[in-house]
Parts: sequence; structure tokens; C-alpha cells
Amino acid sequence: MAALHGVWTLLGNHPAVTLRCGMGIISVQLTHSCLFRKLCSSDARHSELKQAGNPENESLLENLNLMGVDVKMARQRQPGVLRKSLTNEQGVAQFLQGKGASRKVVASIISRYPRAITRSVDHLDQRWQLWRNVFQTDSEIVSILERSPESFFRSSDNENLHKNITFLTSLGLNTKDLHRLLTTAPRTFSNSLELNRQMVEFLEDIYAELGGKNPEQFIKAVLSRNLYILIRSTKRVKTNINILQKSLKLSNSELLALLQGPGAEILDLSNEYLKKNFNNLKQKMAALGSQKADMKKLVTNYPMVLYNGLDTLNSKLDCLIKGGITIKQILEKPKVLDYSTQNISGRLDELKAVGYDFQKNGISVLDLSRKRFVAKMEKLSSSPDE
DNA sequence: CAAACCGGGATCTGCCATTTAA
DNA sequence: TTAAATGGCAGATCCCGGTTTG
Repeated sequence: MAALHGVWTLLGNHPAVTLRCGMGIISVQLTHSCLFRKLCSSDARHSELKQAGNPENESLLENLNLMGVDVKMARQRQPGVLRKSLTNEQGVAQFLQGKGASRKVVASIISRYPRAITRSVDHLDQRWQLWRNVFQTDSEIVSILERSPESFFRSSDNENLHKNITFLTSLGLNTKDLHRLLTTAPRTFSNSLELNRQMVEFLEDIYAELGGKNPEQFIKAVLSRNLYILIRSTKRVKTNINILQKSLKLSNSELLALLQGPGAEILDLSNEYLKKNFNNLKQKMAALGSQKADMKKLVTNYPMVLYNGLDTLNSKLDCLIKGGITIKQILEKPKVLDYSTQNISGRLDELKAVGYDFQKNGISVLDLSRKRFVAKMEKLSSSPDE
């Protein structure tokens, strides 16, 4: 059974097919023929194993076409919507256009999240008002809708949305925090209140376990340092915290400081990615001849180092070393790793040309903003001796 | 004055699987 | 049984400049 399931997963991406073909042994045959028919047909619509009694709504299709909706995309995403007899595509389109969305944007929204057309105008009105509690203008909301239609439309529970806003406010997040949070991770709004609450409670628990005394500020610190936390699973965050603690052998207070400090920024990374980067960093550091303690120091001061993928990080380090920078210097100024390899190597070249002495002057020049760096270079070239 | 510190901006969705509702 | 709702996942940095400090 498990094997079968695996096979279906591998064959992939046709949950509707799988379901409709049933779960029994005979169904393997059926599944194959279903897939076969699907694969062999040029026009998915007609061969799609649509059951006899439930065809797509032709007039709806026509409407959508007229509106410029990519029907093929819509069908692929939410086939059920196209079979509904009652939809509100006109109302939704008018509503969105009234808020400043262009025809094209509306079409794109519906193409990417067809279920949008099942919402009533009243319902949309309500939802829009709720979003306006956080966003100052309609156009801000429109731009988020354009970016991520799903964030706005996936849930139809306005009451839940309202509770979420109340909840987030109750955590002590001010308007600006809220705005930042929802601009960046609009899905947060559509989470169930329960899900958001679970994450917050999970963080509070961790915090208490580690002996923290001010949960409210901890939550605020973590959420504002990592706006994606609330759209991650507690499992993921939990695992990452464990990875950090185990790999670095942190004491409670060290971990606490890390989490409410810069460490929050890497909590949303996928577990495997974090692990991989950790291992790579460990190896790389060892290869460069630094101690275990250095690793701890680096990650503690600058957790973002783990955000860099394996290749990126290695090439950055190599580039610095090649330019005559020592690991010791990098450990003192890990922020240089913030910049792209390109940027770093460009600067190294420029500095080399004027004979900059890193031993004497340190490597802070490397993590200046471009403007500041240019100014610095001008000064250096006009008075080459300092 | 420069260096160091620090937070924030851009953007981070679109898909799949499972559960719930009708 | 189908569609709706919801949870979860993979993906994989770079840069700027205001403010504080020395």
C-alpha cells in the first residue's frame, strides 16, 4: 500500500485523477488509462475525465475568455470552479476595477486563483475593509493581490480575518509592524487564528523553557525580525531551533539571546537547507584552519551566514581569502559576507590597485554601502598614503 | 570626522496534500 | 463525491543609510 501510494506520488500531480480512479487494486489499471488518455490528448478539456453529469459551464468559460482570463491555467489550478453554475466573475471584476486594478490585473488574478470568482461583492467589500485596517490605500492592497491573489482569496472567513487582526494587535504589534508583516507575508492574514496562535504559543513555550521573563517583547522581537515565521509550521521552526542549539551547543541564555537577536532571521529556512549549510560551513571552516569555537562565534554573531547556499558561501569565502583577507578578519567582520561575491571581488580589485593594506586598516571598507565605498575610494586615491 | 552599530527594504509565491463542508 | 478550506512545503541574498560611538 505504501509502495502504491509512492508510485502515485511519483507519477505525480494528478490528485483528482487518483481520487476519481479509486483506491483499490483494480484502480491501478484505471489510473494508468486515465493518465494515458490525459497525456495523449492535445485538448485537456475534452479528454479530462470529466464525469458525464458534470461538465464545465460553457457560458462561464466564454465570460472568462472575454475577460482575458487564461482559462487553461485556471482549469489546471482549480478545475472545479469552471464547473460551477453560479459564479460572480462580473461582480468580482467590477469590484476589483473599482479599487484600481486594471483589466489585465483582474484577469491575471482570476487566472491564478479562479476561486476568487465565487465570492460575492458584499463579502469582498467586508474583506477589503478589514484589509484597510492595516493598509492605508486601496492601491497597496491591489498590488499585493496582484502579487499573491491566493493570500487574499484563499479563505472566505472574514470573521477569522478580523480575529487575526485583533490577535496580532494584542501581541503588542503596532500599526507599522502589522503593515510590514502583512505586506511581506500576506498569507498570515488567511491563516486560521488557531494556526497563528499555535505558533505564538509555541514560541512562548520555548521562551519560558529557556528561562525568559518577558514573553511579550520576545514575541514582538521574533516576529518583527522574521516576518515569515507565522507562515511557517511550528515543526519547521522547532527543528531549526534544535539544529542551532545542538550544532552550537548553546546554553539556554545563549540560545535565548540568539533567538531574539539576529538568529530569528534564519528560523524560517527549510530544515534540510539549514542542515546542509551548517555542514558545509563546518567543513569549510575546518578546511580554512579555524577552530570549532570560531564556528560558534560566527554563527552567533552573524547567523545570516547560514542563509547563503553552499556554492554562494564557498565562493564568497574563497574570493576573500584569495584577496588576502584572513579567516580571522572575516570572523571579526562577518558582515562582509552580506555582499555578493561580485561586489566583494570588485572592491578587492579596486583596493588592490591603490595598495590598500588590510592588515593595517582592517576590512570594514568591504561592507560599506556603494555610495560610501565610492566616497572612500575617492579619498584614498587623492591621498594615497592613508 | 570615520567607524561601528543596527534595522530595514526589496520581495516571498505557487503548488500539493489533507481535512472539512456541502 | 466534489469543491472548498486549510496547512505545509521548497525556493535560497544583497544592499542601503540613519544613528550612535569613539
